[in-house]
Amino acid sequence: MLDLKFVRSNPDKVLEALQKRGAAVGLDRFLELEEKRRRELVEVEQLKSKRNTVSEEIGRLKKSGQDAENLVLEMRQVSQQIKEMDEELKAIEEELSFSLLTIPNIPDESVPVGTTEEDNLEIRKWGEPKGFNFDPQAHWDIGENLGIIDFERAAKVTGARFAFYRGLGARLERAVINFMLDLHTREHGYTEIFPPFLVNRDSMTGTGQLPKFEEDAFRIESIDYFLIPTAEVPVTNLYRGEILDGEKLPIYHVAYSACFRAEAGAHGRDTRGLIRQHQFNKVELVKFAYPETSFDELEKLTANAEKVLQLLELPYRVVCLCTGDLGFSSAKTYDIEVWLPSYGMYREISSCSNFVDYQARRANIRFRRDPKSKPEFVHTLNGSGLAVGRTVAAILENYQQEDGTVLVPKALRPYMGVEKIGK
RNA sequence: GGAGAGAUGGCUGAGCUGGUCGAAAGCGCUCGACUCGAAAUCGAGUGUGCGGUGAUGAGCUGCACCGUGGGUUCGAAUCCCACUCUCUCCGCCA
Repeated sequence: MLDLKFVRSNPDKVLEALQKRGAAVGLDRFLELEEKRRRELVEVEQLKSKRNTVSEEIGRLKKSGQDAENLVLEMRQVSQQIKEMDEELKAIEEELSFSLLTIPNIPDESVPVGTTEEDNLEIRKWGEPKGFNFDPQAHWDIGENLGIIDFERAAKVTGARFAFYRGLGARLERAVINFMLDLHTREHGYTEIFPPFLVNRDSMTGTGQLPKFEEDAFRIESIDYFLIPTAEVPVTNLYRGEILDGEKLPIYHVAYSACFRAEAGAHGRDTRGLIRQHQFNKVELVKFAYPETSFDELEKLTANAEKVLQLLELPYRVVCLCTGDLGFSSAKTYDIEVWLPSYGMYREISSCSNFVDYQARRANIRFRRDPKSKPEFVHTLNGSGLAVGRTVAAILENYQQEDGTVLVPKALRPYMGVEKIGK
């Protein structure tokens, strides 16, 4: 969330940011409430101050055996009044914090202004989509023909948007996960985390999935836990409510997790294949950084994710999301899009974002530069490194052969033990 | 699942027959003295949040915070209730 004091003293900047995002929200109600809160706070605190001094006086009088009945009666009234005002204040603060939690982050100045993904800015391209001298198949056909992915039985066992992997398909999924984890831990300096796949409401609020996007998540009704939509949630919340030692920054974590998304509002989109599943695997990169270097860290994080595609020799491009396409909590996001022959286009395979202090303020994650200095909010970043299902889809499609088999990318052969996936 | 114990500041740990307790003491940390330097020793300091004032600084000042949320009371770290978590024992299970 944004800083309350910042919103109060810079409503024009906040409104401008909201407008750039295409979020038609006003701030009038918010500012009015904010002022009312301070007014009432001053009043009730004066009463509390009075109660404190008089209560002390009562204590003294009673100790010396004097009568204090008048004061007790008076304070009984005051306490009643305080109670009423506290209740009113609580209601105001609840509404205030709810609206603060529903204001998105302010886009960084370097983010292109735009309304839809059409306005995203292509930053660079890597590799050349190779042509086929035969009709390339979509990955779901390849997977089903080779008997390594089974959507039909998954629909029977669970429902739509689930998959069984089988044999070399299952091994490929596992190989991709291990390859990514090894790369990021050994070459890029990330510490591996294996997180819980269920988190509580506070964690989902800390990273910004709640309160606004509850319908996108799977919730466990009996206990009010949520299936994580990304490892970003447990890993960023790892340090929720903590004050980190400044010397430990920046912290780099990489985590494999399954991810669960309700995909509400995505009916009819990507109904076939691995692109949009209710459950998918992902290797996630998470950073906790000094404010002054967080945008450099974003460049490095994006490069770390790109490295996976380079080693897998899959063509991709990097786009900078425009203000209208930017995620709710993000100040700046690069999407990495991999070439998918069946779509004849680049599809998102990673999203790398700098949230600056937005998540840190929600989750109250701070650091101290020196033992003496005041705590400051860290900057949090994350990015897929990469989405595993989409990577498998890209491998199947880009490495397919005319005879229906699929070559294994060189980087994965040590993990697969075979050079080719055939019948 | 049954029985019991506990949750206090960066840490350890007093307080818990309600009232000078934001909280003893020790450790740690910061600054200073001593030292060529260090250790030891000595001295001083050392929480966070939200308000007011002030320049969105320093300072001064008010309120809140002793797991979380309620309650009793003029007054609660201290009493009562609920919840969460931790530990011990028993049972059960991988």
